[in-house]
Amino acid sequence: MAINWASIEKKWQKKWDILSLHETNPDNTKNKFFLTVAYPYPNSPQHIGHGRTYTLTDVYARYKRMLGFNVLFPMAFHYTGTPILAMTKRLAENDPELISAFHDVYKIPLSTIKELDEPKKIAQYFHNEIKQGMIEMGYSIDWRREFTTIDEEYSKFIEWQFKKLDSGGFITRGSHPVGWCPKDGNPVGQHDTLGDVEPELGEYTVIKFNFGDSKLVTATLRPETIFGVTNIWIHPEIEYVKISLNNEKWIVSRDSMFKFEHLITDNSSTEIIPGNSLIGKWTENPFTQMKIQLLPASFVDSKNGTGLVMSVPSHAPYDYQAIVDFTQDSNLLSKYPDIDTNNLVPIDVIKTEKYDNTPAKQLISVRNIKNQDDPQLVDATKELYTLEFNSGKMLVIAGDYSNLPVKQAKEKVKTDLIKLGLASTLHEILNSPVICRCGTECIVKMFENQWFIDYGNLDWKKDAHFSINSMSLLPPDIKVEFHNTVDWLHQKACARGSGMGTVLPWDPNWIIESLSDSVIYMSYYTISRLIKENNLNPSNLPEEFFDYVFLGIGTLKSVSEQTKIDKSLLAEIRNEFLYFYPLDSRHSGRDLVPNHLTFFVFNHSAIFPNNLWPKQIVVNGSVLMDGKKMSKSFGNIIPLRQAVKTYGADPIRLGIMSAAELLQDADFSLELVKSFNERLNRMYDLVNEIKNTPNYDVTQADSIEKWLVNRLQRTIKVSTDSMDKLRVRESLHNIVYLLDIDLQWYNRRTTLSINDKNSFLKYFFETRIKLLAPFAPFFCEEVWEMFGHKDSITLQNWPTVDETLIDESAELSEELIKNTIEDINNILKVTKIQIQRISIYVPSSWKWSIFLFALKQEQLNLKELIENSLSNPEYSEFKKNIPKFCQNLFKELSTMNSDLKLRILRVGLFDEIKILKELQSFYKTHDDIQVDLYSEDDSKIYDPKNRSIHSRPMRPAIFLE
RNA sequence: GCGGGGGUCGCCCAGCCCGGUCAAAGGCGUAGGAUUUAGGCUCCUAUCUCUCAGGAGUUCGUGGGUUCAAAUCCCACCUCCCGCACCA
Repeated sequence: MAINWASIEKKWQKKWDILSLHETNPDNTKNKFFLTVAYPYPNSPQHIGHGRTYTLTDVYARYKRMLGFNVLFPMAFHYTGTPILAMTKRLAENDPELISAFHDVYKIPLSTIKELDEPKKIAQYFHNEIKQGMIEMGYSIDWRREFTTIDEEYSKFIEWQFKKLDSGGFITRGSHPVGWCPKDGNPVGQHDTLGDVEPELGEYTVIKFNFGDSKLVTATLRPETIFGVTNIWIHPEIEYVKISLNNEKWIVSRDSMFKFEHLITDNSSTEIIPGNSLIGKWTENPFTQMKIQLLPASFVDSKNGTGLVMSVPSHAPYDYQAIVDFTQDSNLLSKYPDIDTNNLVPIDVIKTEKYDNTPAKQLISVRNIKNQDDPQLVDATKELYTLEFNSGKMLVIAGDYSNLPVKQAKEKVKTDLIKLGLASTLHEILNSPVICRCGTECIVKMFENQWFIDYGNLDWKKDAHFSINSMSLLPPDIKVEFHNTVDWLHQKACARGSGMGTVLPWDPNWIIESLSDSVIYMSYYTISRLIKENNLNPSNLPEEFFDYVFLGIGTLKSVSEQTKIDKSLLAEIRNEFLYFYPLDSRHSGRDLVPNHLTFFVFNHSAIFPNNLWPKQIVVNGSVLMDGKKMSKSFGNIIPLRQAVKTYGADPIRLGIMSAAELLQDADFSLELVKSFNERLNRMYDLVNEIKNTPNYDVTQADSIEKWLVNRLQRTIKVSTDSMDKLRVRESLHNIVYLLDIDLQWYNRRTTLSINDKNSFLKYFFETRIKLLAPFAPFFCEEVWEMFGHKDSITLQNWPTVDETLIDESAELSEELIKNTIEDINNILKVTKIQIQRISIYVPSSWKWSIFLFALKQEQLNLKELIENSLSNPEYSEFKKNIPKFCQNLFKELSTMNSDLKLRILRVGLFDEIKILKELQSFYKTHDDIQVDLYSEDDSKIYDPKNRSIHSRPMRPAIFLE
């Protein structure tokens, strides 16, 4: 009968709850194990992908619990941030895309959606949803410690954190460019834009060309090419403006004027100039003083840069093509008779190995570009830019900069131009237009007086490196990524103008941003229970409280007075923190390595003494759905709760855990979940059959039972080793698949009566179920109970290897039998004969003697082996067989695994006939085939084809008829 | 560009650190058989090529190298994926 997952899940959720099995308090008689996983941001329900990290953490928690640790696994919810704000707005505006996601994908009733009109309500809705999902998945969480990051008490904690960072000198202030929505007045990230476009910021160098009383202002990404300027491009059909700023008058396109608005000093003097009227006029290169003219070009984009372009035909395909277009157009030439085309010869500035001169020209001819409106010019420009940037060198014409690599020359020319007052910088969105979700086009804004956490601090980096080196990282390969991250991290903006969260304690205009208020909260779990249970409120939680509890600063008496918290309670809080901290294991997906997890290391080293720094970080890969990335647009998101309803929590847990090793992306498939469901069902049926049998005395195990007990011991050993490294896939593989294969073999081989067999299987499954318990807790609890146990399997000890049960000869015997069957099958395959009779010949004792002797040799020498054996008087009557045997033996041993060699040596000579006798019943019952066994030197041997001579130890000779 | 990770027998995925039990585990798929009224489930067998007795040959992105021996070590190359933030 199929397992009713829903009822089993309900039943055990309730039992765990009643027994408070997952609620953990300090207990000095036990070693503690404190592990946490990155708390969720509640802006959507959980899907299978989220399930991986949480399930892994829960599996680990359950494993550690069975090892006897006092395990604390808490959970909280991260309300801090802006995406929920944006969602609220979109809902208010009835954004059809979002409504559809809420209704069709998340299955939220429309009436409920209507009520979600505040950020906090959305967060609470999904918070609840996610929490329910976690309970349904069987996560063994101590919910008493739950909190959200906008709880007032938590905010006091974050205030304390920031004061600590500030007093430690880790907070700085400065300016930096950000993508910005002028309407919302907020920085924009990828999730704030239409189509989830990440704004790419680039820095233009704005070069000023003297033009009467004003400056023509061009924007370029390649200031180093200033030596090659031959002209300036103007779009004849757009409007330019003359604006006043900082004692200068700039000429820029009207469409780009807004970029300089904050610099404009005198609005009244803004003057409009038609592009056409500028063409043909003269200016000069401010750096080289070369006289150049203003030419018309249609590729000039009034919105890009300043709407004026300095023309470097040698290195810019657009410029080269525009010159060709102009000089070949007689209409234009006659329209602008003042333009001197002799002035437009390309000037090479940069050399590369690929091109000797005028690379732009060559690229254009290769690509067969016909005019300046050809879209291929974009690629050509990019190609040349990348090539010259990475491998170009400045030519002699660049004067002081000649021979410099372009990378360096670019920076140097730029800073020199700025120093000389000939240029300034302009930040711009390169992949424009980027549109904010509100519909406004985003711009770049210099964010002034931003607060930063200074991860660039070198002393701090040193501590972070040290911390990483002294902790355990799973898998170990991830360590290098942490060190790299520590190295390149620099100042990180830590506050924003809007969003939910904690107000920056010394500057109420700012709200602490989400990657900064989530770095030491693991410590808060240790005290949140007592804060909640004793109704402590923010007024009880001044700085002194946290100083005392976390750092031991102050005396119980003084702090108790300051906080109005009873001394004994205060001591209890301090004690609980000290009991659970440091954190034993931190879990998250690998996407958080370059940010959250590294920040977490940094902040611990800044705030806590080093005996309280984290001891381990575990990182797992993400989840693919049938090979594809999960995303709303692919429509392949499976909400976790829905999946639990359909397939059951345990099959899903097994499916996620067995799909891939820790760091690999897991390819999740419902097929896999279904197949686990079937396996568990089969096991369930079997347990039903065997549950009432008497206990089996394992010390009496014989033959194949002994072998299976061996296999079980082996499985305990490997799966324990794997669990310690959190190689859960490997662990499950052994517990589920490989053990199943052994079980199938056992079923074919056992000769026990059905009752005895069932009793043996009961013994076997009681252990196996324990191994499976961390992965499939509901199922294992149920089965454990079916076996008649009154207590929860959660409280059982993880199985350990019992050396007394290991019998290597049983293992070898089975190997001999399997090898022999395999050989027989091989022969059958090749000869395709129908057999009625099998004759098997085991080697005579002299072969065993030589075999064992050879095994003992560290360096086996064939010649010596043969000579040695020939000279041994005991073997004299077999002389003619010795060389051939030794040759084969030598070949076999040279590739034999050393473990197997040792095992054979430990067991020594054994009775092959006795073991192979089992084949008689094996073939009799299955195929009604007669099996005869002979020793090679048996006097009554039946051996018409003289096969017996080929027999070797562990490799009997065979004759089939 | 910088940093990280991959490319294994139809598919997924182990093995690689520490070279030899590797024609390479396991799952899925496929084929045949057993069971079944039938189907499903389950069990057995097969699943690179050749093979006249348990054998041989060619394979682990490509090309070199080291070694008695390479999927595994070294070098070069091709190719795919991810991160590079102020955002969860």
